[in-house]
Amino acid sequence: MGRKKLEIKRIEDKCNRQVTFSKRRTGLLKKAKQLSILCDAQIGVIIRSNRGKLYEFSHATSLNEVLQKYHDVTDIEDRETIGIFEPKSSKYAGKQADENLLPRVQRYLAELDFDQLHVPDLVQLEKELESALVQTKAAKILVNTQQMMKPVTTLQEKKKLLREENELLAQQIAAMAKENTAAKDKTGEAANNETLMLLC
Amino acid sequence: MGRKKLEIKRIEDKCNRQVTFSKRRTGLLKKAKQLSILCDAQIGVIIRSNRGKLYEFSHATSLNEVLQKYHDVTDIEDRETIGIFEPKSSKYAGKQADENLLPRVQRYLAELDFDQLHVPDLVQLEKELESALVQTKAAKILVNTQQMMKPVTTLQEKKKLLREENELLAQQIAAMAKENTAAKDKTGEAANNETLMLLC
DNA sequence: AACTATTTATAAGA
DNA sequence: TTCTTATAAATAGTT
Repeated sequence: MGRKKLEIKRIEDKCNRQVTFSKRRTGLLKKAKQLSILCDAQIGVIIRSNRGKLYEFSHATSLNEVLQKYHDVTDIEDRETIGIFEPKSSKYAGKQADENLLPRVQRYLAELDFDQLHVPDLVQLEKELESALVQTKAAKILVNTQQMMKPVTTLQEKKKLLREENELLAQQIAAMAKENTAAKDKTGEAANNETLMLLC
Repeated sequence: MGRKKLEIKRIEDKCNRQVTFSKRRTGLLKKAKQLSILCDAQIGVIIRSNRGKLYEFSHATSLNEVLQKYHDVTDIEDRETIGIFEPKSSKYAGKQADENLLPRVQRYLAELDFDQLHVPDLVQLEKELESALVQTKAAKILVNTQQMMKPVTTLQEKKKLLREENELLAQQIAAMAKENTAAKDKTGEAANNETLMLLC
């Protein structure tokens, strides 16, 4: 679909890859939207760049409307009760996950076949997955609650909000994985095992 | 992209809609795959036809398997979140999970020598964790939306819903605080401070 | 960010 | 459904 036929394999040139990512991401989300409208289908798309940025599409365009209604019928008292969980995201605005480890290692992994991982790896993976899911759930509750409590006036605002929350969540997970790595390297123990169980 | 320009609005003719759905669904999944390969991006796509049939793409081919195992050891609520991945013919379908997997995993972890886990393992782990997050979020988008779309009938119901979410969240935070303490004791580090702050 | 030559996706027809 | 084909759309390389 361009000047030349492009082979479907990882684009090695970083700059070119970034440009292509931007173009095709836009295209994919557009296609998703069209399909959901044309065919009345429910579609969720989530894209994560190799640098951790998140983009998503959901067919639920009227979600905002629903949330607004939700807000309107909820009384002040409840709003205040739940308000205590509201995060002050400005505090963490500057924080970034480690930019060295992940990209460096991801390349290494490109060669690895997931099927060749052994049981201990899978078990560990599963453990982490559990933890991640719990975190996701917690964050999800936060996001949902926040959205329900706040009058979200425009679609733009809502999108921005979602994006911010997504980034927070991504950072959280990255930090967690990193921390686990560090803990294991240093102590030779699974520092968080017990607590992970508690969480799940 | 065809004999005529097609307006992007719901196709009323049922037959035509079905054909278009089939074609565009294929196209969308193909695009998703290409993007994930070309740009080394993590992508999750979930499509649900208006008749409930599911189609999906994930850059992580074996993620389904992991999620299905996870399904076996997880509570109802989580199952509902992830449940859309459950194929009826799964090799895990018949498994009576809880009695098997979780205890086995726990035992395994207790015996694991974490000093022998090397960087590739941990990195793979980290990558899959991110995959899981992406896919889970995609699923979440679908599930949440569906739940949001249900008319919430009474004010009482709404309050109840919010309170339940609140309690869940409080539990999560309490658990995380506990985890934080435990991690500190073992490693001599403030392991989770960042994460905890993010949640609170 | 635009441009445009090509490739790719696909709407309609068979 | 599946294939064919004319046409619309996406996009690779360029500026």
